Amino acid sequence: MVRIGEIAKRLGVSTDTLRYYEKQGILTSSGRSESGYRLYTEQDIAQLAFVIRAKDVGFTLNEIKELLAIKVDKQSHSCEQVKQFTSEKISQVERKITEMNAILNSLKLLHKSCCGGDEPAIHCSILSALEVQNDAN
Amino acid sequence: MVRIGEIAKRLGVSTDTLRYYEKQGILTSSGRSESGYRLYTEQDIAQLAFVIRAKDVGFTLNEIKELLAIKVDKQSHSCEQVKQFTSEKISQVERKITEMNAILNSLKLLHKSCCGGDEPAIHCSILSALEVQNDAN
DNA sequence: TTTGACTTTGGAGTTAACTCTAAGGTTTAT
DNA sequence: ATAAACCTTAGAGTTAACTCCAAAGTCAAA
Repeated sequence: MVRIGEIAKRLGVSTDTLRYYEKQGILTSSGRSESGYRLYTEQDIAQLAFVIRAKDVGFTLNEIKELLAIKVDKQSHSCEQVKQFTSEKISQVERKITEMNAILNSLKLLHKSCCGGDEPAIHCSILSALEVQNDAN
Repeated sequence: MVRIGEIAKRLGVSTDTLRYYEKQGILTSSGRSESGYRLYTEQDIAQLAFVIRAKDVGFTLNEIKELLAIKVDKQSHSCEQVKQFTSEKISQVERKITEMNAILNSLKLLHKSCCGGDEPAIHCSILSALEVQNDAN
């Protein structure tokens, strides 16, 4: 059980951010010390790592909250609902990866064809790199 | 040359957003009509498509501006600088793709092992799916 | 035992990226 | 020729996700 400053430092976020995440229901500390200090477990740290990773790749906190909320408690979610929801998220992530790769290709093309090649530096902008890509279709 | 409403509709953004992008130097219309209406070319549309894609995968408008600004005009940027900058962006995108794939794996594991399999629904949350992944390391 | 580094809360302030409003000019369809 | 659907600007308002602040309690080291 570590205190808020420790987990913040380990994962490179501010203590303010952690308290904010608690308010938003994204990450609640596992307990409190006698004096009221928040105490976090390794589990909490794993969860925070997931949150940060998901945020990095463009999920909003609300989407992350939905991901974290996936649980099958008979009352609220059926297995079918969970399957359905994760399927949707999987396609969404796959779509993002495709888009990422498109951007990566543009950048690589730019990096390769711009400056220093045999041909003159015609393709020295993302835009002309994009044009070349379009031409290739 | 199409007007602002047309390009907005085609790419699914609002006209307000387009005017905002112009203010921010992200996308300026290629010209104006007699009466002062913004007029956009197919080029502009391609550029907007790039902007939207980059935004979707988590680039900020400022980062996108930097990407769009890559140009080798002798005064301002040397070829070396451009190469350097694009290299950095390439690693950044590659890192993001790696993180995306990690998230994708969590989701797939969750989808596969949760509910409906032979084993009971133990892994019915992202968090337990993450734990399994960690165990696998 | 007191200094300094940590923590608490509530609430205000900030930034990016829109989004909306008002007051007006332009174009197109009837 | 006039209504409906478009466009203009300037500027105010909104939302998400922090970030900062004040006033106070806690804890470890010198």
